[in-house]
Amino acid sequence: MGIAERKEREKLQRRRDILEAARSVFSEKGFQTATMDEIAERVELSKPTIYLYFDSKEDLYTSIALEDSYKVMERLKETVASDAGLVEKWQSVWLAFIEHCIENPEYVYISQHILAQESRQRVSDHILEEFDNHTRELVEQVSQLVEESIEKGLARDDLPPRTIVLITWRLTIGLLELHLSGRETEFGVDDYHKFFENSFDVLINGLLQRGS
Amino acid sequence: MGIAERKEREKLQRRRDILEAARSVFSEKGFQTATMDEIAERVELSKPTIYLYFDSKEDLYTSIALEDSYKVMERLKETVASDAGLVEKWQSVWLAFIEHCIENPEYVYISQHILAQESRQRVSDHILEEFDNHTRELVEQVSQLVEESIEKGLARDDLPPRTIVLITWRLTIGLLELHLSGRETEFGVDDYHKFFENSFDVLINGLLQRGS
Amino acid sequence: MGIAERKEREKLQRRRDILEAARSVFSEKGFQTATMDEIAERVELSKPTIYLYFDSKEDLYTSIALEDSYKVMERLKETVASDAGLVEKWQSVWLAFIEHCIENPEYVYISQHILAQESRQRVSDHILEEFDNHTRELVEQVSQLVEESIEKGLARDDLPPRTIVLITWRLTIGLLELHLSGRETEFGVDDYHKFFENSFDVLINGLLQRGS
Amino acid sequence: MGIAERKEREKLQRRRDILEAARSVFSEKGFQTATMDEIAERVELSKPTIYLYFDSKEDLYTSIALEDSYKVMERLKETVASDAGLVEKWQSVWLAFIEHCIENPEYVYISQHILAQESRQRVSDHILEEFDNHTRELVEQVSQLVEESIEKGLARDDLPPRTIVLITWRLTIGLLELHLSGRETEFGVDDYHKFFENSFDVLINGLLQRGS
DNA sequence: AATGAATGAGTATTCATTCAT
DNA sequence: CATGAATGAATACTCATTCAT
Repeated sequence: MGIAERKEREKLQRRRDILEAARSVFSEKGFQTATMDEIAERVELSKPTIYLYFDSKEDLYTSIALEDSYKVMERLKETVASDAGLVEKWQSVWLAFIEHCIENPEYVYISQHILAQESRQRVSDHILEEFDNHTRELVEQVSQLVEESIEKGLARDDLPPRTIVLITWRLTIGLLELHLSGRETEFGVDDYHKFFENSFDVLINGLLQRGS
Repeated sequence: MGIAERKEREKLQRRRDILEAARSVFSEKGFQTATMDEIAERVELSKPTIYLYFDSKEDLYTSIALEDSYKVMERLKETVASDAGLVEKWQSVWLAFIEHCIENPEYVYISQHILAQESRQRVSDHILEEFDNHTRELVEQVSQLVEESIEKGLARDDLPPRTIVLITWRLTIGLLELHLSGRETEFGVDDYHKFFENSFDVLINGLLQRGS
Repeated sequence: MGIAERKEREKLQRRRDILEAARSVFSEKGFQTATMDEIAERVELSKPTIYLYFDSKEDLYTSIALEDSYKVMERLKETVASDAGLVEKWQSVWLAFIEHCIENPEYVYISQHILAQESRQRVSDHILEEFDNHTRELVEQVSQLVEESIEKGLARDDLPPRTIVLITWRLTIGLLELHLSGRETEFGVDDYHKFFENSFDVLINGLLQRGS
Repeated sequence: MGIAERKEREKLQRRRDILEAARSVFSEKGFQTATMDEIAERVELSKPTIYLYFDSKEDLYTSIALEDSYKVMERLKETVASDAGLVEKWQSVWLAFIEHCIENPEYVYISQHILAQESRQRVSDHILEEFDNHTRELVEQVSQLVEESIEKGLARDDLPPRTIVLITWRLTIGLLELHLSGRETEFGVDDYHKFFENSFDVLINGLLQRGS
């Protein structure tokens, strides 16, 4: 049993190693330009071995975002479980997401790639399903926070909670894409911390219950 | 004279035809999957002829967005020149942009592609420059509207005008990406008109001068 | 008539212009790498115009060597007609040929190209024939010099005169190829004048009638 | 062990097979006209497999001459090591070289191609270097023979040994180009054996120490 | 005579993926 | 489980050459 377990652990580790290498290569070159050869070289495994763990380049690519997705969920749950005030929670969630995305830009790129269905077709059904489900679950989680805020009279009650989440999500992604492109300064943004802060302020301001 | 003019017109038309065909192919297949062969077949011209008008696949791709960009600018200027109220102008600009993007989804995809510098490297300098300049010009145009709004005491004066424009721009793109993916319903959006409307409401609400 | 003549002159001049441009392009790039586009650009004529004067790229290429061939023949006849001594004539002919080839390296390259029949197949029959005839005529001319030398008891009479010419010709080309490659120094040749001189000396020494 | 060795042998054999096929195709069509497709078809391997063994068409082409080069060196060393007289060795070397070139005409064509740097630019550095080094080594080998001849008072001592080698080399190549073109008869050469023999005679005659 | 515009035909190279071992 | 070796399929781009004017 001990043996079987070790084998299992080694297998999982190997899988993680591959994902790690893939992440770095995709990150440097983008999906199309990256090659399985280079990924294999970086994990120091042969190409066929990679195919033992992932069915296709697309699956590998998507699995990276899936892994991130789980990490994001973890951070999210921690934050929600904390006993901070609602607005503080909101901000924490927002900041945690932004932070994660800046540290793992591939998550943004890959999610967008999948959203835009550019690669959807070639991804294995089970992976795609897992990714979609998980993304929806993330939205649900945040929705609960929103509902609570509405109940407490903090957030506007004239909007569906999910709409609020989606607006937040899409704004954040939009801002991140600009930031990650490294071309903000061309548009007059010198201090991106301030820029994100201002953006959050506008959002919250727009979502707050008038008169509260 | 008449002849030279006609030739000139025909040449421009041919260029437009190619762009049109390219637009439809890229739209169906995405940049990588689309082939010059298919584009050529669709315009009913030979491949080399396409290369007479565009230096590379990347240039052709980018030129599509550039063309859109000019159209967007036109609509923008018309709206700004009208004598509607400021908030109405804001809404018109926003709607015009959304409408254009929904009718020409490639504009969104290509702009994002270029923003993410995934293809930047291979696009001819002059085209890239033209595109970048024009994008910045669009931002400037809208900035003026914002500045006017601030002067009149409508919009918050605690934010740089450009920040306001960028937030608006990135939110809109973020929303459009979701909409164009055709997967809104999975996230609980039934009526996307209403969804966009709500989003605009939140945005404006967040940008309005408190107490006004 | 004056008009017709002028036209005729202009036509010939244009032909020469094209050959000149072609010579410089082929010289820089080699046959395959050179393009009709670049040649056209360099003569400042359109591509179809070039085809008005030459039937194909190969014809144009070959015509350059043909032009050289005539020039070589001229120099040869001048030398032979002079009243210098036989050995001096020999040396003059050899030097004139070498000089011409160094000044017009394409002549060497193209002749070799044609000899190796790498391009023969695609050259127009009449041009090929003209080139071949002329080359043979050159050999004949020099043969006469050799025959005279044999009669006078200067050169060995145990060899066919044509063999002597061919040996001379092939040695010279062989040496020129090395020189034109610019890689002599790698083989220890510092002073190519001396090198050519020595070569001539060996050749003459080998051809002289023993005991004379 | 046995297995690894067999694999290694098979790999080398495959490499040789490819070279063999390439040799025959290049020989029939010339460098430019030959296609990788045809070479692949002739070895009955897929095109990518060829690229597993050679980095480019140019490398493949050059490698053919390199292979010949080694064979030539072998024959050369055998001859030099024999205990024949000096003049006999000279003649053996000369004949062996000629024989090899007539049996493997590509060697002449490719060497000349490389010498003329027409393709140099695109050949991998390591292959080019190997080829150049080996060519120089060949020249050195023969130089030793010449030096010995000079010391023994056989050959002229008023010429640098390398000059003698170069003259011999270039004359031989020049003659071979004529012979391989198959157009000697047009220039009056009926018996090419006799022609080569005469050429050698002239050369030796020109190189011998006068009075010896 | 001259040309702007158009094209047919061609080709090296790449890469995800799969066997046989 | 791991891999060395092999490949099918694909694709942007070039260029000599030719019409219609």
